[in-house]
Amino acid sequence: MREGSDDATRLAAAPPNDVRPLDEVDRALLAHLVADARVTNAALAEAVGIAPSTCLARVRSLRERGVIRGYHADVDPAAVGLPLQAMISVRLQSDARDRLGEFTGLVRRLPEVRDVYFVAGEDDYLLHVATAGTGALRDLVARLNAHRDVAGTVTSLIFDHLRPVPAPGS
Amino acid sequence: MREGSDDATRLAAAPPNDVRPLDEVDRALLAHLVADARVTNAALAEAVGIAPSTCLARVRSLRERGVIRGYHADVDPAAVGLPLQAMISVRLQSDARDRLGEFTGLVRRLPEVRDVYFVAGEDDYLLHVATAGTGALRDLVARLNAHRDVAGTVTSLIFDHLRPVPAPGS
DNA sequence: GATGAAACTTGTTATGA
DNA sequence: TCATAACAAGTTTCATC
Repeated sequence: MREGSDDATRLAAAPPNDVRPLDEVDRALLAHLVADARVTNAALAEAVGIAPSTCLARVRSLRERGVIRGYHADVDPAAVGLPLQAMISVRLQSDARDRLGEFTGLVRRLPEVRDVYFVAGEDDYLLHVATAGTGALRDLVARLNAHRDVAGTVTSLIFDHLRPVPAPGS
Repeated sequence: MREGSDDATRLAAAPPNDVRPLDEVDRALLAHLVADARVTNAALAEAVGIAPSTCLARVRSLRERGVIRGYHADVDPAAVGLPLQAMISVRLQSDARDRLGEFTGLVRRLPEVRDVYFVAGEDDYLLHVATAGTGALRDLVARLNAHRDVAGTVTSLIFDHLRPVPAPGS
């Protein structure tokens, strides 16, 4: 429950998140796992210069502490029938502030939505979406605009999306 | 070389990308691998109801056809000392059109940049960045603005970033 | 914490159906 | 595509430093 469900939760600070500083080995492990989440434990251990058993314990610790949030395959949207990507800026009604969680929950459940950025400034959300085509995109934008909390949207087509994955060296 | 390096490359259509339609099993495999890139082949095979050997061949084919572009660990930026995220809109000079590749190559090499969206409309790029703090963000924006091809930038702070990972069922 | 080696589990390939 | 089997390779535990 990110948004909190009672006053105590809403007003409490973010969880401590165990911010023990990471050492060089941890950073090397992360770099390798970001570049290739399926490296074997043995290969990873050798790459960073520690024993496999140590490597296993380190990676498990990173996962448990929340430093590593998960491992995901990166799928080409076009290959699964969603070739048209867009960034949709959403501005909410000024009286919708106490229903932010509701709208957030809604958009994150839309299958077209790949990223939800909750931003400061004139707009409240940036939604990175992937759709089947202009018709599907138009429908999606219409649905968003029809929501009672939405004051307006601006849609920009995305020609290309790059996610630079730093080489394990850095 | 995404940007092309000679006229023939620049004018050629995008690569065919082998758009054979995916069947139900392929989609199920993708859903599971997006949710958890480290599932074992045996578990994956059982989850989608095929033999492990078939599963291995299917997944390898998806990878080779470019449907699966890679497997990446998702690391919490705050945990690695980059707690301040922002979206930077970049508008290029109108005469910079024939140097798009150059600027793209530059920004994708900046360590702060996590996503590069090349968009249509008034702006040319949206850069999703993660920085150590306000000082680092200010420096980054200043460096971008100092580039000869940059006409202007607009920076919005990101309070939160969600990547909805659909459940393997969908 | 880190290690090396043993015990165990899993991935992988090949085969024939 | 599957099932089986055999081998190679990886993972995990544990006693020890």
